[in-house]
Amino acid sequence: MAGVEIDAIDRRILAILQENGRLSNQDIAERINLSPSPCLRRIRRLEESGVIRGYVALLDPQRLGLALLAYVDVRLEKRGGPAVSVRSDGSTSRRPGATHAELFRAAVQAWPEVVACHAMTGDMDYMLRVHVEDMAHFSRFMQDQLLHHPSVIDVKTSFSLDTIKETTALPIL
Amino acid sequence: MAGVEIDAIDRRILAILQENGRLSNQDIAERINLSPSPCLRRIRRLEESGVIRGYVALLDPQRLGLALLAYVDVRLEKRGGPAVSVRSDGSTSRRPGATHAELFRAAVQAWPEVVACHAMTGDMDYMLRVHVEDMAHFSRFMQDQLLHHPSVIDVKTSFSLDTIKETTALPIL
DNA sequence: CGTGAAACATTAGCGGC
DNA sequence: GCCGCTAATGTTTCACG
Repeated sequence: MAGVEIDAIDRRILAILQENGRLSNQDIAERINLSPSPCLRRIRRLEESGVIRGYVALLDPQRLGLALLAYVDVRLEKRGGPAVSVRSDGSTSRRPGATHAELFRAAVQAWPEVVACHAMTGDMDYMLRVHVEDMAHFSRFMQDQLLHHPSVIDVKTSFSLDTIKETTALPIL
Repeated sequence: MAGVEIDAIDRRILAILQENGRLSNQDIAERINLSPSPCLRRIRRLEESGVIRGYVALLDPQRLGLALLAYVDVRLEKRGGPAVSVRSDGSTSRRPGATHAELFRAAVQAWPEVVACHAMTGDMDYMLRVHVEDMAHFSRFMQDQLLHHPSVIDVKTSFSLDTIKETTALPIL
């Protein structure tokens, strides 16, 4: 699972594919001076081993009306579970296996505006990357979703004024 | 340049392509109940208008030895230019058109560890997303590159403990 | 928008280093 | 083991109805 050997040729293939994921196997083979068959075998191996997680089209948020990009730091309640079950005798108990962190993570998966979420070091627990149309949309997201979530106790938002660099290409060479 | 009409069919094509950028035109046409030719024409229009910025392979940082992901907030010097030219008569002057911001942005483009950089609202000026192998690599990047840059006057780093969500797919439906 | 045919790409099998 | 050839299959692409 972890130990997949990646040699210099593999790295060159990866460097090419993470810049242009639609190049034909023939083109790639030509650029690395290899014939198509071993090149394809290497690509398939990299795909199956999970080094290549997938192929995607990158879209332009501006042209799709997503003019606002926000990074939101979130702090969660840590003690106890948010939803308590009430037993038939009237006593309450924490649902086992439903911590604040777990519920928050599940919510994050379900919010399409949130395109990334990391647990972070520092005084805030999570950082969210949020794509929305405009401030009205952002405001709705905050009121109805994020601040409405029972586990969230504090948030701190910064907006992107300008994107200086934005690449999915990892530094692998 | 901005006003490209995108109808419901275009959006469905985009939704498919931003999940799997290697689907054949035939497959996409089938999924949206269209024949291959008009489907391909729409895709080409979306590519040429810049709605589709490109196609890439996404790689797994862990399996490539990039175990550490950091977000670094940066504050820049704002008054004056960093490099002063000395005239032949011995007087000094700012190089015109070489502000701190411009030099910093150029440096960011040249650092492969920095995969994203935004100008941000708030008390810090820029936020960087940095992929490195380990803490030793990060330390070298900070000492030799970021803190060494003449325009940088303050930095604040947070590390990713866990990635809860990470998608390039924008919320377009 | 759909059809069809030419050009091109992918992929499996097999032999050689 | 890894490479490269060939041949069959599938895909893209364009002119035209």
